Amino acid sequence: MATYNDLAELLFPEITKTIEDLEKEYPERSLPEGAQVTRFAPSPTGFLHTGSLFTAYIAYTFAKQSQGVYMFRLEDTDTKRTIAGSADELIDQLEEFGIIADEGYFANGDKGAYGPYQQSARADIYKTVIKHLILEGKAYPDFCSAEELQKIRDFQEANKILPGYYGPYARDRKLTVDEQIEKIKAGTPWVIRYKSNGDHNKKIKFKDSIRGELELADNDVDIVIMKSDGLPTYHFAHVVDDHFMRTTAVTRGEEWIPSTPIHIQLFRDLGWKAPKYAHLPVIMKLDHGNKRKLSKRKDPEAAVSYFLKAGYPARGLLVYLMSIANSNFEEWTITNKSLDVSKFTFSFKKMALDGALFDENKLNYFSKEVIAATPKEELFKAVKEWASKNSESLLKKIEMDEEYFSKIINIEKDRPNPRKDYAKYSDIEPATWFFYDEDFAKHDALPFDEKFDKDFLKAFLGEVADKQLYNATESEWWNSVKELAAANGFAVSNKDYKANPEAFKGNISAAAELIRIAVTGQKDSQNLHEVIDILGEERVKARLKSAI
RNA sequence: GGCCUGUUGGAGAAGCGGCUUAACUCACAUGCCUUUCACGCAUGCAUUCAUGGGUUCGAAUCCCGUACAGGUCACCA
Repeated sequence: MATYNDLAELLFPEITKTIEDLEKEYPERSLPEGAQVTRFAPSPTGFLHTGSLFTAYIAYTFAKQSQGVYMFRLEDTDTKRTIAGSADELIDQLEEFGIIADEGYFANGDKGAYGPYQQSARADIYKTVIKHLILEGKAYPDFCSAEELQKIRDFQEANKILPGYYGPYARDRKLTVDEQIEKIKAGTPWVIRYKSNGDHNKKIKFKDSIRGELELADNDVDIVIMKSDGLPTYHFAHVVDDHFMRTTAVTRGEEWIPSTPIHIQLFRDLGWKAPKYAHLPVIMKLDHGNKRKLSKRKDPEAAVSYFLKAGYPARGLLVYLMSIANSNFEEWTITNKSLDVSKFTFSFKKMALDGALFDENKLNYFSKEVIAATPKEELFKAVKEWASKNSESLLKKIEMDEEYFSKIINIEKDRPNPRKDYAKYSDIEPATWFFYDEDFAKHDALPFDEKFDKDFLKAFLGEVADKQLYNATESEWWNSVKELAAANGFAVSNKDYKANPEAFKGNISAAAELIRIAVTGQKDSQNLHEVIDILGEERVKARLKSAI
């Protein structure tokens, strides 16, 4: 009669290592007390999702604030869904947010002593553990075809029995080793299933860092741990990887809660210590009155690249995400007058349990704050960097005269309350086009108030062009404008104007508006003095004179 | 359908049995400031905490039912 040993050798003849070997190869980490080892473990199946960025950011923050280790692990076991190049894209985008792994998979090779960090390269590790389980009789080959599995499921559904491959429905669990060997030798395709010893009627308890004590039915399904392609399923890979990578805290989406009993069972049966779990809420969106997950297909904001392309500063998004993660963060930013997220102490306990609705308004708010608080030089660099990737027309303008451009985007920045015009870099061009003659010429001239006749406008604007002060301080310049306005029949003080509107052409605002229209082509603009100062005497004169 | 989780203003939320006439932030509205806009400042915006019942002198806060929402039941993660 054949033994488990015969089976194991037939299944995995190439595996010579044992679990003990692996334990030695990947020893416990020696880290300071309380240091957390976390990881972000995406599948390379497309671009970086906003929800993934959130998850990665939390894992990163948790590791960093505890002086721990943050890893990046590629879960590329689903070869059918893998999209070539997406892994590197994921890493690149994460890097833009400063989320750089201490250890993990990188485009130019792994970094760290607990690798490989790519599941497809860890097949031997998984097989070593599986061989061990086979030897112990805790796992077995299953020969059911997809059709046969479907039959079992149909039967269960028809009879209102809990669906799944478990207990009496785990057909191949009862095969003898001799039968198993015979089928393998006959070339029957197989997968490896884990022989669950769980009882569905019993509850299993575990502590979630965010949700507290959770109680779920124990798992009794003989889950597949190795697929027919020789690669592990998520459940098994998670347990093996996070054990041998010595992960201390697993942060993942809340969709994993129902399968956590499987993971805990696996850890327990393998004699390993399970990590702490933190099941993160998912970012949602309101769709016809219902909350739903951000969808890659329907929602542009589901892709991180959307924000990057629009020119949101990375920190703006990060600040927003942190405000969702820990709502006390917002108060912290106010009392600490800081938007430096890295100084804030994040806590799982302060996390909301249900998914927040993505709020573009709030993102814009934080992003404006971030941009307004960014030092001039740094802002200039960031905008140029963005333009070089995303906006040819803006880049052209920047390169024409860098100093000029820098002044434009930093208007009224040195004041106690700086302007907050831009939530994203793509807001810059529509707000500054008039600084560029080429664009200025393209725009139709905005009409002046009809109550002023042409001769008067010509005289007034001509006088302003020639006589207003250039290269002066704001008050000097404004005084000169006021004098000219007064000489042309405008009321300098609003009080005078209100007392006797008939006596004047208009109040000083009306005069300023005429100048503003002539110079900027719009009724609203940034501070006129600074605009004129930046445009320069020559250009201002030309515009005032051609306005008529 | 089974199981899990959740439900406080338009949004993020604080609150966890009396200090709450429900904090704070965003959005929105109005006003002030101002040469316009933006900034800033001020005020307003939930008589009510999904709903029905119970416990209690007292409930958003504790218990039960109902409704609604989300998640999950794969050789996908």
